[in-house]
Amino acid sequence: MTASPLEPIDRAILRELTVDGRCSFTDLAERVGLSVSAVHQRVRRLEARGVLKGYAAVLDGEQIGLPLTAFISLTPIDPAAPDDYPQRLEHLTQIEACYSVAGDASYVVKVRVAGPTALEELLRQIRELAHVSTRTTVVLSTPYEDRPPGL
Amino acid sequence: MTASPLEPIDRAILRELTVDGRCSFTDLAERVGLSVSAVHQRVRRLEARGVLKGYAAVLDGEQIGLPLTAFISLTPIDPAAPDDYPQRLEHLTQIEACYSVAGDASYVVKVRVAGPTALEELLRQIRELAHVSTRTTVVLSTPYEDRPPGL
DNA sequence: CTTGAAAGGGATACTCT
DNA sequence: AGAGTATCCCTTTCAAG
Repeated sequence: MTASPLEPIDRAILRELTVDGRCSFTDLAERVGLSVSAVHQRVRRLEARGVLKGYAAVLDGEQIGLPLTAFISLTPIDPAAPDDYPQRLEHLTQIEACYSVAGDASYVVKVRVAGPTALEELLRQIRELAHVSTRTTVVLSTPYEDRPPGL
Repeated sequence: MTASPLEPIDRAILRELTVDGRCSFTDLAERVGLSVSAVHQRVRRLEARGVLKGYAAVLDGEQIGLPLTAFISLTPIDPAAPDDYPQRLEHLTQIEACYSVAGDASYVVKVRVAGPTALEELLRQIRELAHVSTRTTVVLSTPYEDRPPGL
């Protein structure tokens, strides 16, 4: 299901937009060496194809009052239970991402909370909502994150 | 070091920009119920304070030819070695994020590669560059990711 | 913080190559 | 496809309330 490989110019466009998502079409055109219209066309096509899924502001977790990040591995208590954990947990806004994984656990979720107390409460909610046991890895610091994929 | 708590309007602005990072100031002003100038001022202030660290395009990993995502836990082989793993691995573009963690491992990195062969080669590089043993958790699917923090 | 205005630049559509 | 052009809208700054 991996779609047609990307052209070099499209890759250049995506690289620029990953670094600066608010870059103007004029600047973008200059950086990739195309006219404004051509870049405009290509960006719209990339958006339509779903390669470019959107644009997001990058926030500083510490400065928005959510300084504690953690990864929580979820292991089902009842192996026969239906596999609907993502939906069961979706409404918990502290959960930033949910991954289905191969390994000891079934899922790994990335969470962001205000502190240890909030983490404890969140763990209680997750266990109750999803009937899972949890293993939590607390993040001490983040040397880097959200780097542009190797385009 | 958690800075002054955010005002409701600032939180609203950040919420909108997390969902649509290319939203125009005109639209933003409408959505948060402020004048364009006022929104402009607030966004610049949030950027200056470092709350708003930037804007990034959100790409579809599968469609850019990097369908395999994994988390790799790094455990030092020599406990006395200097703690400079992030720098040693920084140039590996397959590494999207690096977290210093509390737990069995010292670091967890999130990687994105073209397939199993590329993952094997990357693991070899990581072990050699950082003198660590690795434990890899392959991501099978991603129900959701990059959700707006609970603002 | 709001309004209003004004200059400059960007976005978008259209046409031509 | 890419380039050029014209129009309209947005961004950005300013002054004043």
